[in-house]
Amino acid sequence: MKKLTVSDEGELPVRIAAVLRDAIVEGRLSVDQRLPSEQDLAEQFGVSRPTVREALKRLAAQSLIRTQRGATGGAFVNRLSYDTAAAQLITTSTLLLSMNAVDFETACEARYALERACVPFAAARRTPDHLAAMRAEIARQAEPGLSDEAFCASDVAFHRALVDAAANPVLSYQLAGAVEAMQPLMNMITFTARSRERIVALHSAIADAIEAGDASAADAALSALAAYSTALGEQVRQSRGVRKANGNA
Amino acid sequence: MKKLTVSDEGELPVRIAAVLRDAIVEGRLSVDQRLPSEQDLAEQFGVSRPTVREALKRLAAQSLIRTQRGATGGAFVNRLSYDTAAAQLITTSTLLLSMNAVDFETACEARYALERACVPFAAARRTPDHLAAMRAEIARQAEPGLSDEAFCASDVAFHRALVDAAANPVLSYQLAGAVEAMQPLMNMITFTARSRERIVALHSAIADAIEAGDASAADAALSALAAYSTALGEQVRQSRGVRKANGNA
DNA sequence: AGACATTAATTGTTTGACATTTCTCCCATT
DNA sequence: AATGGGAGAAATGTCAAACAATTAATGTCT
Repeated sequence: MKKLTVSDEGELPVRIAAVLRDAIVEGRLSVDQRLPSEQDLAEQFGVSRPTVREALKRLAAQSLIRTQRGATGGAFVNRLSYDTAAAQLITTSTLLLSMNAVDFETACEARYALERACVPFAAARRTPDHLAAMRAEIARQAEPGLSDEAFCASDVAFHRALVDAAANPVLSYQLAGAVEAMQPLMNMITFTARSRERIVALHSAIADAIEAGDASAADAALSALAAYSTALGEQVRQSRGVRKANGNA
Repeated sequence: MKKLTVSDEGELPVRIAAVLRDAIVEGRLSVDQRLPSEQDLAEQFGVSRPTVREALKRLAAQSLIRTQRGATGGAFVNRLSYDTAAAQLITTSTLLLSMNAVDFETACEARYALERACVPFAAARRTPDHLAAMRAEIARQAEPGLSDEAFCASDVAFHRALVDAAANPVLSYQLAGAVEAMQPLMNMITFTARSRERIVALHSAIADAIEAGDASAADAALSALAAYSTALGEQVRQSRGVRKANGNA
């Protein structure tokens, strides 16, 4: 029984988790490979089973491993899928924006800058499926009785379809965080200043340009949408400022 | 003592962690607020203390909370900083790329597309500090005896400086993942095909254009660097393919 | 008033036990 | 002989109780 040694800083489970994570990242533990049982790990690291369990739970929280009960159960190295990685990215980004008081302008600038980076590829590679997805969301956004929540969700879906049209999974993964995390901020804008016709028109212009393979036209339309969003944000900010100035502060 | 109820799917610590995470995300628990003690949480949820501990460790693994020992200790809601969020994003992105056999071309395309999105802002807003950082890395890359590892690390630092020059923390956060996660892939290229003079020259061209505030020139230089990287990747891929064809299959 | 020991509160860690799940293998029945 | 079911084994999930380590507040002595 080899006794694994860990650095002597910090808490035990953190250090053990770091050892195992490094083993995974550096490829010494490959996908779907089974880790030793909790009992074995406890003996190898010279700690108790709950301590090992905490380390494993840390890894499980990051989707690096999964556990199965039963005779052939245990902890297995997870293949990190784009979906789970994107989901984690979205929650992290959302929290980051909400807890750091990021102003709307900064977030909006970042989002549209990243999205514009996808446009040339989308114009070149879009498939009928992507176009259909974009058109469907545009049609939905034009429905009269649509709730604000549904409109914003459809807005997100439209932009994700645009990003997916670039047919680059790494771009889609990165952009998912930027687009989804901004939904709360965008909701705030859309709920306050109604502006659906204009947005739908710009969305249509983008879809048309993408369908025509005209990257520069799509870029222009997206830039116009960015400018419009920024202006709306500014408008809301000013009205808020006025309200606050008139308020009890 | 109110008894909190959780949904009846999945394992206990996962559900408890979800309840607490929602409370944090939805703002019912604010930054630096102290959570009830493990004992209290155990009673409120009607489970044992180790079960609560596992739930807390899941949250700690995501940097949502931190724990302190001692009399006034406990679990506190963390303010998610850009740095910790970026660190998480980097590890996730690195794993995602390494475990999903993303080809170099796709990753390279995504990286340079995102980076180009930052260039106009960098050209407009760069400060002397940003320029000095970029120049320092270029000088380092031109040192004769520099190891491959150090050269690649400096390459990453240069590109991060370029991104930071855009002066948008959200962009910097997003790009950190894309740039850092690609370092292993880029290392593979640089270690194989030596090409430092060319890279240094392109870096200098980028820095010059950024200093001059010339966004289109910087964009052109960055595009040239992207094309050169892609070509190198293709070259390495072909030599690998030949070697594999000549090898033992 | 200040330095120092005490104490209380809280998390960190261990030990031991039992519950639950799931596969494997053997045996009995058809 | 083939198939079905049940016992057993192995692993994780959960609980209980205790002790160790750490930290801040408190009280006491000089």
